[in-house]
Amino acid sequence: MDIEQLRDKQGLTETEFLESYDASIYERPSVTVDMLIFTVMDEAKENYRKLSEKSLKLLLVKRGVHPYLGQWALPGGFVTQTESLDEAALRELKTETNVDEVYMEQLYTWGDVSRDPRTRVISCSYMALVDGSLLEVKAGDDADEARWFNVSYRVLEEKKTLLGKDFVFEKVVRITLSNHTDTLEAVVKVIEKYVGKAFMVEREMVVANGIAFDHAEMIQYAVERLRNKIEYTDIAFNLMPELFTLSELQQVYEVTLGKELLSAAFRRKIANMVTETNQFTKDAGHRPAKLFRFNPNWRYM
Amino acid sequence: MDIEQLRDKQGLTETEFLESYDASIYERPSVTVDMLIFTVMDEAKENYRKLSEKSLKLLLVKRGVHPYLGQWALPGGFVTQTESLDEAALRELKTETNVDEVYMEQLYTWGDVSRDPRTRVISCSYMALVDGSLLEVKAGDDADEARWFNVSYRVLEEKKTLLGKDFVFEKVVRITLSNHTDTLEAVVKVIEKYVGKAFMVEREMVVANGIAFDHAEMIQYAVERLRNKIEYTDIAFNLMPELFTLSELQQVYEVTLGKELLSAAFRRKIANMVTETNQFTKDAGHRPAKLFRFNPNWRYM
DNA sequence: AGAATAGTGTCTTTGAGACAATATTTC
DNA sequence: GAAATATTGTCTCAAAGACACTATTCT
Repeated sequence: MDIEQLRDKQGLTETEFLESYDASIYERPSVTVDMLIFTVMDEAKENYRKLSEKSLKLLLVKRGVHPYLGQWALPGGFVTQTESLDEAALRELKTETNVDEVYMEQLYTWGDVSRDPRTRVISCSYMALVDGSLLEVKAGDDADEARWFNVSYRVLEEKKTLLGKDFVFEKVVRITLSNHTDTLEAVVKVIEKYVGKAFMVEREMVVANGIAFDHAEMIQYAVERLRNKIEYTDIAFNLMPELFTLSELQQVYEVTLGKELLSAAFRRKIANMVTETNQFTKDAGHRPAKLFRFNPNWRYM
Repeated sequence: MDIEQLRDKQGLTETEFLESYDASIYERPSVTVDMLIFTVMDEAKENYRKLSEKSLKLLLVKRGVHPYLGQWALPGGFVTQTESLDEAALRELKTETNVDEVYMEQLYTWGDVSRDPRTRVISCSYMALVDGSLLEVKAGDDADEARWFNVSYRVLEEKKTLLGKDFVFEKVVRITLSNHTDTLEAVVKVIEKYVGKAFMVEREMVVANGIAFDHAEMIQYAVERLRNKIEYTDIAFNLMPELFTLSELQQVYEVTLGKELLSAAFRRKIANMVTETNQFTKDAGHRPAKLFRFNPNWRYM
C-alpha cells in the first residue's frame, strides 16, 4: 500500500496531518550546547636543560550577564531552529577559539528541571580536543573574557556501602581549575545506586566555588571520559602537533591521566600508533629525540 | 562581595534580572526521550533434553498516528516542563513495560534539524535492560501495540580509505528485527571521518524498512554500546533473574555479543562477578547445574 | 549405554608492570 | 665528565584463547 494514502483515526493522510500540525501547543524547553574544550600546553621551563612541563587546560568564559554574573562557565549557547546539535557545537567552538578543524564528540545531555534559574534549559555537552599550538582565543558574545585554566582532577574518596544485596558506590572528586589570576575549586560526588533491580547514577555538587550552573558536574564527567578514552583510543593525538617526540606524547598521556607512566611500557603500548620520521629534535641540552607522527593505519579493536 | 548585590550592564541584580527575563522570545525545539528497552528471553525448546535457546529482544511500538503511521518506532514521548530527562525516560519505561526498577542509562542525543517532519525535535535516547521474567507489556497512549522483536546485528562491511594523511572509516551494519508477524530490516552506515585535524562521526540510513524516524540509527548505536559495555562491566546481570546457571549467563553474553564463547575462558572471566549458592537446577534431562547469583562485591577497574 | 550439559586442567600467547642497562647529546 | 633525556632489554605476572579431559544426571 502506498504510504501516502494511509489515513489516521481522523481520516487524514500524512501530508494533511503535517499541514494541520500545530507545534506551538506544547511547552518546549530551551536547548543549549556547552563545550568542554581541552588542550595541552607547555608551561615555562624550570631549567634550560630540562623538558618543559605540559599541563591539561580547559577553556572557561567569565559570565558578563545574569545569572551567575562574574562567575566562570563553559562556553556555550542556545541551539537555533536551523542548526543541528553538532552544528551548534561547532559554531560555539569556532566563536570561542577561532578553530573548527578539531576532534569533537558529544558527551552527555543534562536535563534537570532547575539547572538554570531563567527557564527550563536542557544542555548537551560536547568535548573538543585542540592542539595547543596556534590557538587564538577570543571572547564570545555574552562573555567578558575567555581564559584557559589548568585542570587538576583528584579522587578524594571512594566508598562502597552494602545493604544486603543493594549497594551504593560513592566517589568524591575534587577539581581545581587555576591560572595566573583565578583559582576555582569544585567537589563533585558521583553516586551509583543499585537498589533492588534499579540502577541509577546521580551527581551532586558539594562545592562549586566560582563555577556557574552545573558546569562542575559536566567537567567531572568530561575528564572521566577523556581519561577512559585516552587509554583505548587514539584521541590523544588530537592534542598533539603534526610531529612530536615519544616523550612529548607520554607527557600528554601523563597530564590527562594525572599519573606518571613507565616509559618502557608506554612505548610498547603506543608503538603501533605512531610512525617514525627521520627527523630529530635539536638544541635540547641533552640527547635529541626522534620525531614521530600519528600512524593512520592504526585502529583499535 | 555579596552575589545578590552584583549588577549587570543594565544595572539589574540577579533577582531583578530573573523577574524581567522573558523566556518566550527565543524559538525552542521540542525534546523527547526514546527508549531502547532490551531483554533476553527463552525461545521454545527444540528438544526436551536440550537447553532452551535465548534471544536478545527489543521493544517497539506500532505507530497509530502520523507521521510514520503504521511503522514501528521506539517507545518514547515528549519531555514535559516539570520532569527531568531521567524522569521522562523512567515514565516512558513504566508506561510501556509496567516496570521501573531496572537498569537505565542515557545513550546519545539526536539533534538533526529534519529528524521529525512535524517540527524541530531533539531526542535523547536511553537504554534500559530488563530481566525477561515477569514482563507485562502494555501499549502506550499513542501506540496501537507494543511488541518484542528479536535483534540481529551483523557487520556487513568494514572499509578504510586513506587519502594521504586523511582517512575515512566506514562500517555498514545490517539490523534485522523480527517476531512471529513482522520482519523489519535496517542497514546503517557509520562513517568516521578524519580530515586534516577535523574528526566527525556520521550515521546514514541506507535501508530502514518499516522503522520510523531515525530510530534505526539509534538501535545501531545502542547495540554497539551494549556490546561494548557487556565486555567490561556488570550490566549483563540486569538481564538475568536473581538465580541463574553459568550456562544461562553465558548464553546471555552470547546473544548480546552475537558470537559463541568458549566456556572455560568465560567461566574464568566472570568468576569474580558471581557467588555460588548451594542450589541446583533439576529435571533438566542432563547433569544439573549449580545456581549462582551476582556478587555485589565485584567492581570493575 | 547414550545424550546432553556441567565443570576442570593446562599449554600457549599476549600485554603490562617493574626495573635495569645502555646511548647520545649539550654544556 | 656531568646532566639530562632517549631508547632498549629482560624478568615476571596476569589474563585470555584453544582445546582436551573428566563429571553427573536423565532417559
